[in-house]
This record gives sequence, C-alpha cells and structure tokens, in this order.
Amino acid sequence: MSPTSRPRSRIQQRNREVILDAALEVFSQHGFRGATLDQIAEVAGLSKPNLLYYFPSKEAVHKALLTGLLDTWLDPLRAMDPRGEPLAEILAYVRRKLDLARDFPRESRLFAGEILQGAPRMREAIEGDLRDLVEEKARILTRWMDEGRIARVDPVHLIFSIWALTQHYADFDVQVRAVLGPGHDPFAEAGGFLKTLFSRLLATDQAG
Amino acid sequence: MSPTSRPRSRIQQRNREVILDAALEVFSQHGFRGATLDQIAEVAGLSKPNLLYYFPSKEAVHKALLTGLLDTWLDPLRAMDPRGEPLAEILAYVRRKLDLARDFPRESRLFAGEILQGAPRMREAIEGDLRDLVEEKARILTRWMDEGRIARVDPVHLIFSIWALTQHYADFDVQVRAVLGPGHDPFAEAGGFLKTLFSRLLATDQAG
DNA sequence: GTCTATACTCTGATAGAC
DNA sequence: GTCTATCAGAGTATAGAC
Repeated sequence: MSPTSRPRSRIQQRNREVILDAALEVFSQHGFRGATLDQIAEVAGLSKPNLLYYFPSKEAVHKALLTGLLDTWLDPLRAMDPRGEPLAEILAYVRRKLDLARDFPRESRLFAGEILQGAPRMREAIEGDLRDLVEEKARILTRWMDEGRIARVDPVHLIFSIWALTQHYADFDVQVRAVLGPGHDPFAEAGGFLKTLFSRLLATDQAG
Repeated sequence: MSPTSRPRSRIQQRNREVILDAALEVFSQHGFRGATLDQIAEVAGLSKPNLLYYFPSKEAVHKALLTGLLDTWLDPLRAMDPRGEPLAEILAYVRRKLDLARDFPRESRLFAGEILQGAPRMREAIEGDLRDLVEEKARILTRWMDEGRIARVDPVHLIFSIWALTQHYADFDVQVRAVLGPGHDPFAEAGGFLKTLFSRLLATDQAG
C-alpha cells in the first residue's frame, strides 16, 4: 500500500502530520524555493530519504500543506450569517479572523508568502472558490446597505480591509512588536482597535 | 579603484543600477534564499562572474537593495505635518502611502517578504529608525486627539492600519485582482474606499 | 519503514585568459 | 571590465541494504 493512498497505518498518519508541521515551519519562514528538504527533515526528526518515502517530492509536501489551508482560511467568512444582525455579524467575522491570525500565524504567513510570490501554486483556488465566496458575501453586505442597516461602502473592499487588518498582525508580527515594544499584547489591542474601526465605518448615523 | 568605493565611472554606475533593478525583481518574487545569482544575472543581462565583479556576494546585493529602502518607505509618514489640519494631514499620508504602493509594488513586496521572514536583515533598522519615527508621529496624533480635532483611537494602531491597508493592495495584488475580476482599477477604488474609512473613523462628531 | 550511500543538478564564488 | 572554466558545497531525488 502506497503511503499516499488510504487507509494509512497509525505510524504513517503520525509521520505525515509530523512532516507537514515541520514543512509549515520551514516553508512559512523561507518560501517554497528558500526551504530545503534537509531543513524540513531535521525539524521533523527524520532522515531526508525517509521524508521522501512519505511524500514523493518537495512540491508534493508543499501542495499537501496548501490543500485545505484555503478552506480553513475562508471558514470565518463562510460563517457570516445573512439572517443575523449586520454589524454584529461583521464584527464577529473580524473577531474570528483575528483569532485565526493569532492562533495560526505560520499558516497565515505561508498563505501570505504564496500570494506575495504571485500565488503560482494557488491560482485556480483563488480565482475559483475564493472569488465565488467573496461575491456571495458581498451580495449580502450590499443588501444590508440597501436596507439601511449598515452604512454604504464598497463591500468587496470592506472584505479586503478585514483581511488586510487582521492578517497584518500575524504576517508583520516582528514589525508590530518592534514598534510597540515590550509589555504589549498586539492581538488584544488589535481586537479593541478593529472593533472601534469597523463600528465607526459602518454606523448608520453618519454625519456625512 | 574597487567598484564599491566612490567615485565610480559611468559604466559602473549604470551596471550597478541594472543589477539592483534585476535583484529587486528576483528577490521580491522569491525571497533571499529563493533567489539565485544566475537568475539575477540573466535578468540584468550580465554573466554571473561579471555580476560578482560589482558586488562581492549575494548578501551584498541584497543589503544594497534594503539600504535606503526603509528611508523611502517612511518618507510619507515623515512628511505628516504637526502644524497642518489633522484629518487632511492623515488623509494625505494615506494617499502618499497608497501611491507608493501603486508605483513601487516590487519594493513593497521586497519589504513585506523581509518582515514576513522575521526581518533577519532589517532588525536594527526596524527597532531603531522605524520605531522612533512612529513614536514621534504617535505623539502628534495623540495631541490632535487631546485637542478634540480628531476622534480618539490608539495612535500606533492607527498607523498600523494605514500600513496594512495601503500595502495590502501591492503585496496581495494577485489576490485583489483575482477577486475583483477584470475591468477594475484596484488602486483607484482603494483611494476612495480608504478616504471614506479614515474619514469616518476619525470624524469628531461620533454618535458613541 | 527506515537507513546509508550515492547520482546528479544547481548555486555561490574564484581563477585566470583576454 | 568581461568572459570561459571551474570548484566546493548544497540541493533534490533514487537505489538498495536491512
């Protein structure tokens, strides 16, 4: 039974997980080309040939890592409920996205690095699933604006702004911490700041 | 006369520029470790040994590229005038930063990649110049808030939000374009969106 | 399933002719 | 100043023993 076909033994399952975790560590820090199998094998505590027993190539490890990541990454947006109270739904989405960035910074950086490099290994996913989901949720946001339940603003750029602001704290972590200095909890402060920002942006009792 | 000491001949000056431009292209797309001298030399239209005649090592090329980049990158913030009208000054800063992202996307991505990877070659600069400048400008923002000329919000996170939102359009360009689809001008739309966002965030006639 | 040994390619850098 | 030739080391991947 080849290791890439199911079912897998406990030890195979376990080793695949160990390898993927190590690969996440290395790929997120150096990008695809900058990462080496030597490094991944060392972090995983395996020999390089043994690593290549579980995955046929470097490319395959990277692909396995990305597969499913986009899904996880979009879950918070998927969960935005058209039947909920608009502002509360949006703030809850921001909260979930920020929690994701805080709890899975390596995943966030892997994703960011991939996009930064032109998304050579994610193109179709981005132009397919991602685009479709944004379109669907943008329609919901537009309806809420039409109904006067939140202030009017470009719905797609609203979603972009949520992505940009939440991921900034994971992806630019070292810069954020360097500027804030010690004794700060960036994600806690971000939570309060972003709640204020989106509340004011979307409040219906705008002066202008 | 060594090529790394001044003065340089016209041809030396010219070749250094060609190399640095090629290096920007390659480093911004693959990161430091993922970039190769072969690639840089090819883009520059030079042989690899010739490239290494102008710069002693790969590291030196990268360093030359980063040196000065941070300065350029911080210029828009530096130009925020404490004697100006607060909201106009902040919106003008957002505008300048967005223009920079639009006109120098490769520089933006080079910078982003470096931070993403833990800023191994920019640590001191970030903890020094960058931090000092942010502190200085945060004091100005705080004073404006104390005087009731803009709404109160964490000034450092306000600066973070400007960085995050403007750079998002350069760094995640492929994602932005994939989601928007053809027939859009991301930076033009971002200009309007961000003006609205920061105007509402900082308006003094808040309801709450 | 895991290891040692190794094939073969790429990469950063140098030597030396012109 | 620029080139060809080349080196040592690192890189991906495979063969084959155990």
